[in-house]
Amino acid sequence: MSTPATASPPTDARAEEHEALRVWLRLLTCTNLVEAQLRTRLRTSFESTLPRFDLMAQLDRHPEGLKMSELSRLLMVTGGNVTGLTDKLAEEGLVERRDDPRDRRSFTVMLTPEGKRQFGAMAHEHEQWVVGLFAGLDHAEKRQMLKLLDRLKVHLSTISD
Amino acid sequence: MSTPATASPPTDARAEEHEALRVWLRLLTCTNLVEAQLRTRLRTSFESTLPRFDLMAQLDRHPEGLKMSELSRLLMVTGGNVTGLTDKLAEEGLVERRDDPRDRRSFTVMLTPEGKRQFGAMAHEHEQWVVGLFAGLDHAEKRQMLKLLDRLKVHLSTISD
DNA sequence: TCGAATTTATTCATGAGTAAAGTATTTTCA
DNA sequence: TGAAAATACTTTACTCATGAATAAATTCGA
Repeated sequence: MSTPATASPPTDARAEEHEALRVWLRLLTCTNLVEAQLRTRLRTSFESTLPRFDLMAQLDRHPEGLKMSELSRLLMVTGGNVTGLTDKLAEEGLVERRDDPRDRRSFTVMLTPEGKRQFGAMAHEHEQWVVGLFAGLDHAEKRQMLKLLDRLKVHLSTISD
Repeated sequence: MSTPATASPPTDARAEEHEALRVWLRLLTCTNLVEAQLRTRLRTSFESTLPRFDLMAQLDRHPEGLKMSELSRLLMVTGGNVTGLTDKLAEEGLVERRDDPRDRRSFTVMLTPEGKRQFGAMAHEHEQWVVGLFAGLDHAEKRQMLKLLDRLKVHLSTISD
């Protein structure tokens, strides 16, 4: 009610704060809803999970294979995590650890033929799911959203160092 | 380059798919970056975590207390998860389980005075952090983002049932 | 070339999430 | 009334993530 006598901010700082918070909560809600859908569908359709899908996606994109450290960096998760995921995928015969002749500390991980086949099927479905989940936005809106998210991402990158 | 001779879709379906996927990946990246920042700051500044903060935020918003099932619904996590979080917060004297005289199966969970005090301090800082993290968008852009996310959320709700 | 520092991957402890099964208490209704 | 269904929460077993500690191989500098 009482406008402070101090001249400084042109906009109501409290309202601004509230707005940032509202955007953040919506962002979080939408992400969680989409993720939940993808997780559920991946599980019911393929008996798989998002982390496994993401790991296989990276291997699919790099047919020459990747080192554990590279997977860790690309997936933005810790090495221990990659070890566990890779162990299970290897048990199931979907990926393969192949010795690196140049460096006995490391090896390259790659999809097996069966892994390739299975990932191909999942990726195709996955893309259709995402299209459906974002069908609430038309072409222009998706472009707008992309632009705004890009700006946000750039700003966030300046913060994270 | 080559426009298909088929008359039907006004836009290239393959490009559309790619666009939905791009929006989704940006959305995910931004959410993860913001979450990582908030997690880190909550831990270093308050020795706490996001799930704990979220649970306490719901209790702060509902001073009359909430049932476990209500917390589960509001936080969009399973009951077992809420049990674990509540157990720890109760051990630390930040929340309290109070018997419901009307239904001995359930009880209401509420913040203790110490919990209120501690949450108040965290919430204040948290809001400043969010404002800073979203400072890459100006007022109009935040409003635009909010509008787009609302549309998306509505669409997603029709899917989840 | 030897030893120190770095890199690569694994293991372990911990925290947070899920699904499914279990327990206890109410509610419903034939 | 009392057996079946529904509800509220916990427990258990599992997945996935982190960070710290470890082990092994490589690299680099003196």
